[in-house]
Amino acid sequence: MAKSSGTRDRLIHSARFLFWERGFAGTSMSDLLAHAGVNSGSFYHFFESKEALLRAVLEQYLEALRPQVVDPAFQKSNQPVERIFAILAGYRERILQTDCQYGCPLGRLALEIDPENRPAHKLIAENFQGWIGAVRECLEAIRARLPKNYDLDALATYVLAVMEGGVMLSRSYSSVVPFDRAVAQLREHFRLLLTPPARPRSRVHAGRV
Amino acid sequence: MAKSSGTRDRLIHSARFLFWERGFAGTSMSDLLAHAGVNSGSFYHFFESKEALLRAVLEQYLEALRPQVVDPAFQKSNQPVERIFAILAGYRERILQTDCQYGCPLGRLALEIDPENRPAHKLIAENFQGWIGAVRECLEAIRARLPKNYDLDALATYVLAVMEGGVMLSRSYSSVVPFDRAVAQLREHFRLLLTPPARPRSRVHAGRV
DNA sequence: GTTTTACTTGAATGATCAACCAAGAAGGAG
DNA sequence: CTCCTTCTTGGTTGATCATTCAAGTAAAAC
Repeated sequence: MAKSSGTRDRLIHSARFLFWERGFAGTSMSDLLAHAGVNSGSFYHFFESKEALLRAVLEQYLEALRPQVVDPAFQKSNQPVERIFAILAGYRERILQTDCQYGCPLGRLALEIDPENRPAHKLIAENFQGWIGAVRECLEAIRARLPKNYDLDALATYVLAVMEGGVMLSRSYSSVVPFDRAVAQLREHFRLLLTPPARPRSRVHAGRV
Repeated sequence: MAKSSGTRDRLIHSARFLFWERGFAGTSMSDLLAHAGVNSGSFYHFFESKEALLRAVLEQYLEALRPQVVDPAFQKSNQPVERIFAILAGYRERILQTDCQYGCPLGRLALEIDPENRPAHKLIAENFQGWIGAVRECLEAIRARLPKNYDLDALATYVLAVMEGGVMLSRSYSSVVPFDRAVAQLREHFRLLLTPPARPRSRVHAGRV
């Protein structure tokens, strides 16, 4: 029903791109309508306001998180730690593809959108939570190599913070170096934190306490 | 000369606050003029445009970095590592003071300002570099406890990325928890990375390699 | 004491903004 | 065929945007 509207989909698709490139306030309705090839009247048939569109876009980001961000990364490796860093490598790709200018669309919106706009921030937080959840899955698979009762959510949140911070710095430095440095340090963190992988059949490196 | 203009100072002071609270595009000239109690004609006597004001504000942020961010934190402790975390504690304060809504003014501008605006991004990067430099100073003081030839700039950049990412997450979660988690993990990172402090006169814990 | 420079005043400008609306096209339901 | 719902068209609205300008004040410079 609401699904098969080509116009509505085109609007969301255009907004997804433009909000990422120029931000929410930086994207004017006329920019958006021109990009989507839609008249303003049609827009207001599907959305009650620009803010309603933002919510729809954030919902769409959430739907796209697994198929477009997590799954491709997970396909690159079966090893949990490598999967985490494959997600980060995906962001590195995007930094390079856009001349270090753009990064995570959520990070941008998280800082731009008025905190009074609770529905939008709730959706942004849900997106972040989805991301954290994916990383957490990887961490659960290596729980045995982590200190006992280690807070997996805290570590996954940390990974997200490092990624977002790295993306931000790379944007103003116009260089992928800060992102790479942040990721390299995160590698180091995992190296220090994890006991060596348990070899099947061997208990040689029993692990520190 | 250019210094003693009360009007100019008031404009920069207001802009510093408003850009932090509402962002650059989100701050209208009329907002700004009303907040500073200045007429538009006076504004354009001192600044050729809103963008020129942004540059002046970014220069002012840079001037304020040491006296307002770094020095107060350094006064809280003489221990290098504690000094780094005192800087982070300062950001935590600000998160709490603003109901988790606002954080680092630079982070916000870094993601908002059009990448084509090179002068602005150059100034933002200089601000970040100043911040990294302050952290680097602390790291130099504990160089002996770090692995040999460790890249201090990379580690300092990492600290900044963790801070910015933590601030961002706390904003959308409306909770200081993500920031605290990020900082706690960073603590863990330092704990794992550093050999125990050299006790004067004692070489007991010689340190791992 | 007159000229000059530095700054202020606030209305006006035209562009652009999000949003609205009356009119109509398209197509399925009855 | 007629009705009704769904969607499109594109011109229009009034608010707000950054910026400009001519006129004026005040104090330093000469």
